[in-house]
Amino acid sequence: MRKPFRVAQFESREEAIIEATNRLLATRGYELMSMDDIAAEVGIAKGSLYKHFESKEALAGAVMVRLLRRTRLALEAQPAHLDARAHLEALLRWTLRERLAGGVPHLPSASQSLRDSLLANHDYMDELMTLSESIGTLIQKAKADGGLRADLRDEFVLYTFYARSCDPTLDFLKAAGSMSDDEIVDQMVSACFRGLAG
Amino acid sequence: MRKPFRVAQFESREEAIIEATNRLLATRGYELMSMDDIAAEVGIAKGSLYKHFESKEALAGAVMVRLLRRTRLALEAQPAHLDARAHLEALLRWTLRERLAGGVPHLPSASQSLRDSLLANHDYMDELMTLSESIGTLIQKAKADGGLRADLRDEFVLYTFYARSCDPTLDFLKAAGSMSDDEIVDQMVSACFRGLAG
DNA sequence: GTCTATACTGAGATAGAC
DNA sequence: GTCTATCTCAGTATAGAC
Repeated sequence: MRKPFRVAQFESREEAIIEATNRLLATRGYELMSMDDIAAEVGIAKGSLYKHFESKEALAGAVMVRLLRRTRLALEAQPAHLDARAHLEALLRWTLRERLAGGVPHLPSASQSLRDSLLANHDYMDELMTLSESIGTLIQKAKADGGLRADLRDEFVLYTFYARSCDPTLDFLKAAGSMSDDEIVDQMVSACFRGLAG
Repeated sequence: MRKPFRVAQFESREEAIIEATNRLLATRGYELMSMDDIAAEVGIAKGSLYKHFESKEALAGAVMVRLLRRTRLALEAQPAHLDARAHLEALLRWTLRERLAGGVPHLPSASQSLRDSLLANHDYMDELMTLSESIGTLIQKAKADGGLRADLRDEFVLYTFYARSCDPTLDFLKAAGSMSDDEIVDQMVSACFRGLAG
């Protein structure tokens, strides 16, 4: 049975809200994005936002959940024949390309209250755990077959991986404008895995 | 001729304000630090802050100038016999240790208005240029003598270096608590120069 | 110059009509 | 459910007494 028209419309509006918030988070970041901005971007009244999401933090959480889900799907869609290290490299490439394309929300450290609300957000934490476990497994495999250095702690590698995904170097280079997108991605991935040393 | 007592007192209060702001920036970050917080930390009235600094942004700028100056002095104080690459490594170590000690302000991307005000702040830009030139020279030297990869662009290396100085990986690992400070610094420096790959 | 008190603004959230 | 209008509150900045 098809969804009633009314319900479908409600859901599509909700999707539009998330999409608009995603755009604003990607350009301005959390603090500089106001609920007024979102409402204007979607083309609805500010008060209506609160019928869909109970707070600005909840809205940002929904956007982050979507990002984590897309990341997980991107990982699952990778060719099965790759070895663990190649999976990690490809995932990092995917993330950096997404950022260069401009679609990734930008919550580097953001506010404390936002972090707290994310920690309390079950959907978010579930997605984060799932993704972290997948990546953690890849890290262990890659270490076992010599693709990654065994002397680095697993958690160090995991956090480093996340940090490279939101590395401001990409934004600086993009803003400077003297390197092509491909070159930026290549150098960042290369520097991450092979280092800066000669 | 000695400074008049009154002037000395004024300057020491100003130093106290900068010091307090530094602490607050290091713990809460720019957005979450209010002028009320600063006044309370120093133990003076909020209005009095504006006799010393014309705005919150100017105050943050003064703190950043002090940080850049200290960084430059740390670089200049390094033993002269080091080669270029060792200088870079030592500087990164110094920065990470400072952050672990808790004294470094934390303006990852911060607000747009703050960035604009920093760009318009001559003292800040001067210090930043001076430091960037010193580091740039080291990068070129290190490339020339084989200490750094020659296939990476100078600007890429410079930005990467700055990015590693405020890498959130350090905060994650510190918060997780499972690695000692020394181990955190060692792995971060090692990963920066030698990479993650096995 | 420092204090207390306050004006002004922006932004998150809510109320009530339709 | 959506709209308009409004509340509330925090935070920057300023005024005026001392």
